[in-house]
Amino acid sequence: MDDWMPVLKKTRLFRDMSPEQLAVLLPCFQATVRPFSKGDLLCLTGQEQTAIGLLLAGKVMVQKEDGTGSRLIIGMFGPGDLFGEVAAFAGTGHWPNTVIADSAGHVLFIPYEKISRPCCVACDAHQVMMRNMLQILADKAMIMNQRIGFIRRKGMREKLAAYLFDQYRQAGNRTFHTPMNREELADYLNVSRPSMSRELGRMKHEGIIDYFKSSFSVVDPERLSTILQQAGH
Amino acid sequence: MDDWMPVLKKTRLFRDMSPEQLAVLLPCFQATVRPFSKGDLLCLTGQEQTAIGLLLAGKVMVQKEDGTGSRLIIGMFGPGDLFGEVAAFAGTGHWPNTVIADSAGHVLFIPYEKISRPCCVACDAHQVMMRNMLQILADKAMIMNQRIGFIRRKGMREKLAAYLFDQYRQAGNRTFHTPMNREELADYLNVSRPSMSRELGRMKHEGIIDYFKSSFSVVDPERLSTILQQAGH
DNA sequence: TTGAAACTGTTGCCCTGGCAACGCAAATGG
DNA sequence: CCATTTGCGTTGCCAGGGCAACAGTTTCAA
Repeated sequence: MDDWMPVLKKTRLFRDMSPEQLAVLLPCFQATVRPFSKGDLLCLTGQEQTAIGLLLAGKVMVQKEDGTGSRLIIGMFGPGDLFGEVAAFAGTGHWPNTVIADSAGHVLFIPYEKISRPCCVACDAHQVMMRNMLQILADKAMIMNQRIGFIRRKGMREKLAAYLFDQYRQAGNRTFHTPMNREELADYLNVSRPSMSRELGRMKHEGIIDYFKSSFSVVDPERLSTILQQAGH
Repeated sequence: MDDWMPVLKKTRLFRDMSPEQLAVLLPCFQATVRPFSKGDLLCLTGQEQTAIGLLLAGKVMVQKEDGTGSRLIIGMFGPGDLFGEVAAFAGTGHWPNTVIADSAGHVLFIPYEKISRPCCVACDAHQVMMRNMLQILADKAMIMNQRIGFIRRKGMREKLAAYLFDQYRQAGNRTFHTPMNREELADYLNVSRPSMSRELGRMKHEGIIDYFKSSFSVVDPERLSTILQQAGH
């Protein structure tokens, strides 16, 4: 467990916490480290949930499925990220989404019971953690809110523009790089891959964007944002 | 302010709090009560946000707009509900959604600065409140998650089935009643009103559901859930 | 090296659902 | 009590995008 201290110290959940505080807090959780390899299912929609996951190393993909086999990708998480905490604190006893490993790695499962109740020994540290958790939850809700902003867009072009502009803003650079391949990006935007490819091609041809594989570049930010503002018609 | 004590006591934010605790906590907030009448804008997307809203009386509608004039209805809130707390705790300094009054009422605006920092006098009460806030935020995120589940559905029929089945389950009764009219329901599901009407008509004709105005009734729950499970094709 | 599998681009067909436009009934208000 | 507005249903038209199917490329393993 001590091996992971460098990672844990940088985690949002343990921000503003001294190494000493962390050292007394951690054993309290009785958390377990689980290694995983690519393709492993870390949790499955609907299954009973008793712990929340803290990703120590590797990448995972959070997705939502319906009976039909089609999926919606919620997001990709990396080291330090938390998953399952929303459902845990909302009190539904089961995982809301499926988490699947996108690479090998390690995840720390912290029993919800241990993390939710005021800790026995280090109550001040627990206090800080709860404050951090508050912000994490708020952020998650905001991300969901933005997500809705993407999915709800009517036209393919608008969805793409919304996504690309967001990435562009976030990267602070005209050229950026998506962690998803085409199929995944399509599932992220809730569209079909061929239709997305078609529109991407059009936008490239019109000189609005350029791309090669998973490297994208916004050629004409002006026009991109125009699409978003005067969407319809 | 004392007039509102009965409402405040029942609020989720102040749950598990004694009237005495509430009495010392409230003055700390320096909150202001604002009356409103139907159609008033309580806050507007993008505007600066310094407070969170606690609805004391009346109904409001939370919605998201884009440039094109089309809107997406996030939800309808009633007495005791909180709005704006997600953005506040996420630290974006502006309102993420627009809140518009659906009837006359009163709202309590609590400055975010006052509510986020540990209170000067009644720290134990503040503790309890933060715990409540944690749960409220988690619930909001869960609701967003469900919302995504609706919007993402591809077919009109599936969207309607998802919504109706959810309402049916929530009401625990085959007959229930929506707080929205057709136009609003369409904006809630992110579809056009005529298309929705068309599909509603079909489903009524097929004997799956029945409705009159805003009163709906699930005739054949079996078939309704079938639509959801074996969606595609 | 070579085969297989994964990833991406491309094209055509067809259906769903958006949109505009209209008719009707109920509600609202002066 | 009548006029205006609001809410709901209906219809026809048309384009956007889902789907299937195929082709070219890269990756990977045997």
